[in-house]
Amino acid sequence: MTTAAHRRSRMGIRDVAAAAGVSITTVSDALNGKGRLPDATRRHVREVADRLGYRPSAAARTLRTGKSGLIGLTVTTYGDEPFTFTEFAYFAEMARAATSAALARGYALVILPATSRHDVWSNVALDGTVVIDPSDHDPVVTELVRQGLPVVSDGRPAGTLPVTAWVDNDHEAAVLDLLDHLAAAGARRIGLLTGTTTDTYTRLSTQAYLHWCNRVGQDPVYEAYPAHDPCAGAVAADRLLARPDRPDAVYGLFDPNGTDLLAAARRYGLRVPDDLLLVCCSESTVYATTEPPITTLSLKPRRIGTAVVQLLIDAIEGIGHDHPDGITMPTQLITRASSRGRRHCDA
Amino acid sequence: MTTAAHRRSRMGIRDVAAAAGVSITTVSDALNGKGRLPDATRRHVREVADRLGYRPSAAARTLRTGKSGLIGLTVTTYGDEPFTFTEFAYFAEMARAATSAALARGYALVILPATSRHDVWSNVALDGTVVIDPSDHDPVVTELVRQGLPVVSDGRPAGTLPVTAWVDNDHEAAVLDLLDHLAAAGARRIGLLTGTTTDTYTRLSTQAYLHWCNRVGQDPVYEAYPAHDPCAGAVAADRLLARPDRPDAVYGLFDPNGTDLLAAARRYGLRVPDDLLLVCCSESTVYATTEPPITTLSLKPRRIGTAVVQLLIDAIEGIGHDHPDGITMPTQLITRASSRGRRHCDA
DNA sequence: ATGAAAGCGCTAACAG
DNA sequence: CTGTTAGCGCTTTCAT
Repeated sequence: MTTAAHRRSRMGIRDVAAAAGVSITTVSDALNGKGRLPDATRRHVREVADRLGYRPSAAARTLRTGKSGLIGLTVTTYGDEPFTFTEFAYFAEMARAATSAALARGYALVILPATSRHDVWSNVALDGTVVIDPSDHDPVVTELVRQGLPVVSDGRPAGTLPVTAWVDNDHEAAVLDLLDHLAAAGARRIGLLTGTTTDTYTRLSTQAYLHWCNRVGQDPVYEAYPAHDPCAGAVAADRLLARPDRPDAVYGLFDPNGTDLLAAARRYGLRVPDDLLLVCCSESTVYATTEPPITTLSLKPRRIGTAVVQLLIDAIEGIGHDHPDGITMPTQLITRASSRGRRHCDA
Repeated sequence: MTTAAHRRSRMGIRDVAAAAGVSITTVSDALNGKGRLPDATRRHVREVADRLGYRPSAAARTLRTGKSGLIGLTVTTYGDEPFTFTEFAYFAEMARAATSAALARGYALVILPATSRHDVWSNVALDGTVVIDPSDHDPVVTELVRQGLPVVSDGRPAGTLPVTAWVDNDHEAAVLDLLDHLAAAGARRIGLLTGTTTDTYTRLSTQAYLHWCNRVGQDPVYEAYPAHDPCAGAVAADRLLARPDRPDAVYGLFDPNGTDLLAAARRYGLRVPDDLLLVCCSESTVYATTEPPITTLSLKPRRIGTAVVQLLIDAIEGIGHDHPDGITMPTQLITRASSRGRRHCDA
């Protein structure tokens, strides 16, 4: 009666125990590498389990141990679709690094759009969650924290959002640095292509631009558009170059801005970099082969993804940290022809 | 003693039952919408559960019901990282659509690189799996099928891989159509930029090209390179245009080929489309704003992602199908300036 | 219309 | 060194 697995659905731990002539505890210990049994027993049990094609039930283990090995990856949504269009390359890189990092520590990632119906959220047993760019009073984060789950955000949490930790770039420093770079290349009036959204990235970057303008005594010249709409970006780029106070250098905050600005420049007969210096924030490699190649600011999403996951898993496993709660990662300016000053002439 | 939840970790179903003055069965039924209790009871229980902030345990439910609501999304890997570089845009779009579709039916996606350590695979309770471009005798697929899980692949399975169903484009038709398009635009000798890998997409596309050449009596002109290496693509593009039998039109099978070919054309002083017609297979929008804009073949990854998930969930839920086991989705040729013939002159 | 009780398959105390 | 036992928190018969 103990091994009633007559013709039951799947091979269970009891079947293995029976076949190996040991107790289920021994099977469990042998398979989980608990150090209390002699190698002979362990090998034997493992072999039997293998032969039987036994796979432990993840559900049962999760229920018993309270750990699922699952990490949520919450992505912002605009409209119905998960992920925003303009963040493709960034998101893909970040998610890829996060997936690797999680995997290396035995966890897997579950993609969960922030707007998910609530029942989907509670239908999956999560050990913790990575949140990308949470909004000010993000209900998802609040709920997760209430459940006692660790939450680490990619991007400083706005307001008083109670995340466990966060990872972000030093956006102010990056923008200031980049503007200095453009000025050094001969820019006299630098324009900005920015977003109408209020996320931290857009806000901090724009603020940094305004500070810089203020510091060097330049009038700000910028156009803002809804960043999730790719068409709006092309229009805004055009608008920026059509202004009477047309800038002689432009920084675009979003990935597609480079090609949009290049196209707009062509329409107005502006040569890059001779008449117009160009930089945009992007992770895309297309800018290495445009004509001319365009200087980009990389946010290094791989590092961010890795760091976020490490922080989260550390929190899950109760590993303490010296960092207070947020860490800042460097950005990288990849200088190409579009921002080389008039006196430079190398490719 | 029945409601021993003195100061226990989380609100359980028993706590709700106690607080509502009913049995746990009633709570379960009320929350899951079983139709056997009067509305009054149901409302009352729901309200109490809400007030207590009760969240059912996904792990327990999964153990009991055998369904986790989790679908694996297996991505091919080159090297250590999940996803291949050249497939970014395709993968991102496809994954996004798959995520939406799954969500709409109450499922979530788990990202699982095909090379995962085995223990990660068996640590997560999956109801089924989507596999992207499985290789010939993919061990992961074999194992999953052995476990009795439904597996649907994006891309025809090579060999005799026993997937439950598959979704794919009609690559042969797409390539033939595209080559006809180029010929109609005035191409006399069409070249191909292809891959050295043996996946179905590359194989079928290349075959179709060879067939077409054979049919129209053109000598094949192609260069193959390892598609996962972005640098190799640029080199191969250059090689193709450097040949003595230089083609006057080129089709590139991989996403970055368009910019690479454009750059190579510039190096050789070839004007596009006047001296060289260009088409590449890509989901990227950058080709709408390059100079000139480049014609692309879209594989419509959204549709594929959606279809794959629908098929999988249907299989999970035991919904029968008329389709035998594979379905073919159309592609779309997005015609732009790079492939407009000499006699056309609109933008 | 509701409740009691039996597990789902595993891990972790606790005995031997 | 190994086995017995008690649950993890639900859903689901079956009984009332």
